[in-house]
Amino acid sequence: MKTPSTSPTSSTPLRGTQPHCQTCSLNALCLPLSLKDTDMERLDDIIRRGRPIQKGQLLFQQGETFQSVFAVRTGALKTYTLASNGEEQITGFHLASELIGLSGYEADCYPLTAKALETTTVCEIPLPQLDTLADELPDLRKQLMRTMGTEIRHDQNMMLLLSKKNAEERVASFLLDISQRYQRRGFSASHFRLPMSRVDISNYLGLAVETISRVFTRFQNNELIETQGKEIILRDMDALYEMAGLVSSTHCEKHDE
Amino acid sequence: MKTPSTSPTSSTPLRGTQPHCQTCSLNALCLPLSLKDTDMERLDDIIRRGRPIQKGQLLFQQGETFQSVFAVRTGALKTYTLASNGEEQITGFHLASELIGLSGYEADCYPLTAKALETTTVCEIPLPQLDTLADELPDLRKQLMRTMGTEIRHDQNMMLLLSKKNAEERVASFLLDISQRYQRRGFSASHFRLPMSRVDISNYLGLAVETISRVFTRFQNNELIETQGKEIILRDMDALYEMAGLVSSTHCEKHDE
DNA sequence: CGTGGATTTGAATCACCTCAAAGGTCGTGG
DNA sequence: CCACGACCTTTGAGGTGATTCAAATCCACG
Repeated sequence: MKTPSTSPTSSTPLRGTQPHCQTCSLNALCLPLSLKDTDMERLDDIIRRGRPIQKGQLLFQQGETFQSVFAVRTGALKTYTLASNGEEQITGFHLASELIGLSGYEADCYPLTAKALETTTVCEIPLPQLDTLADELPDLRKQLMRTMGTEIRHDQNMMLLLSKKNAEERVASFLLDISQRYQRRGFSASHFRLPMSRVDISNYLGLAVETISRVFTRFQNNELIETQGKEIILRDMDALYEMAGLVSSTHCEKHDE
Repeated sequence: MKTPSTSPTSSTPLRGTQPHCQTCSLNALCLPLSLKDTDMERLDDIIRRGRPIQKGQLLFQQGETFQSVFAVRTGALKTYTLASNGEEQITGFHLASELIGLSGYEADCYPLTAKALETTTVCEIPLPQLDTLADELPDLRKQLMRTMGTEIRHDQNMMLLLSKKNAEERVASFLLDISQRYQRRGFSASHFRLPMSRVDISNYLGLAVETISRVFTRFQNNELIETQGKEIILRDMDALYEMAGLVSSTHCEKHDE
């Protein structure tokens, strides 16, 4: 019983059954979003469901031939790029319903590595079939491009974070980002389990592990959060939003000034 | 005569004529890439060519309704996002033939602002028509997705740069990136004119202006580069590649180890 | 030729990093 | 069930690369 019942990862839709997009509880968040039933069936036909991959295992590796994109069904992964000196930079964490691998679209091989943070199941979508289907189903094509657009905006927000924010602002932004993503999935926005280690967080945020730890402690002393290992409770989300520099949504608001 | 003949920006294809994709010298780099002649004509039909925008003018602004994507015909622009505290983070510089605005695809308004770094002409592609055409021309759809994939990989490289590289490595990476992009366009890889100010470079690289200036002088003292205002000559590209941590191409190589 | 902005240079400061070590946690096997 | 070891997390002390502040110099442009 390592994960308490509050943990989002403990809820695994479709475990043990042969899953289909039509019956998947994530289809309103995932690629089938906005697809008609008949279209969803065609997408469903090309999707391959593999056995779970264990914590620490790779889904694909930087440099391998680009063959498929993946949707996370349960669990969580991190994706990272390798610098030539061997250092890794985590570019994203991926929770259930999120799509991985589209960034390799143009290239013939994956530009990054995907590693499971815990036991994870994914839906594999082979590129050739997806490509064909994208030409035949306008809704799917739009959804793919929307996904890529979202990824670009995420990465550009990270550039701003890495370039302009201090340690506390980075951690606050990170916690709220995770919070929002869990909320979208119907979980608590304030009480959840971080699937990644402190080291992963520090790498992602461009800080030293020790700094993450110190900021967490400081946030606890100021009663902004409570932590117990990977479990975390956001106690003062307003203050965190303030600190993160996110009044509500950072982009796409009418500017009036 | 502010720009010498070596300057890439001094060569303006199609100036003064009513331009078309079919005759544009950039069509092998731009969106029409890999389009059949008949398809290119259909794309050409929906493209609007406006009057030049002057240095400092905005092409579009964060928060405005998302209506069009743009291809740079001549000149250069920067795109940047605004943090809630008003600070701007430059997310990219855009030279001739490059596409701007696709990152807004999902959203209903532009997630960033585009400002001209010099007098610039663009081709405007209204979204509704582009969207329709993308459903009808598989090659165009693929090209759009390739462009977005390239953008994602660029941004993820920037994340690595901002998170892991020191000032010298950042500047070296930046100079080589610009160099490669000019080279693709048929200009010198070692002798070119930087269209952006030092302030813009510093913002983009997540450093203070003073740091950029100091690194430039250090590079000059070590005979890696020569600078004369915005003109720059790369004297020792091997050393710069070494320093940037780019042996050749950073991603997408077979890893053997 | 003068003005305002951009660039360069210098000196002092600081936020975060590195190094070092103590505590915790988790999985494993006796 | 408990002990062990490996790894992760936390805390402390000291160092540093880049920043900030200040000022001189250069440059484009009217």
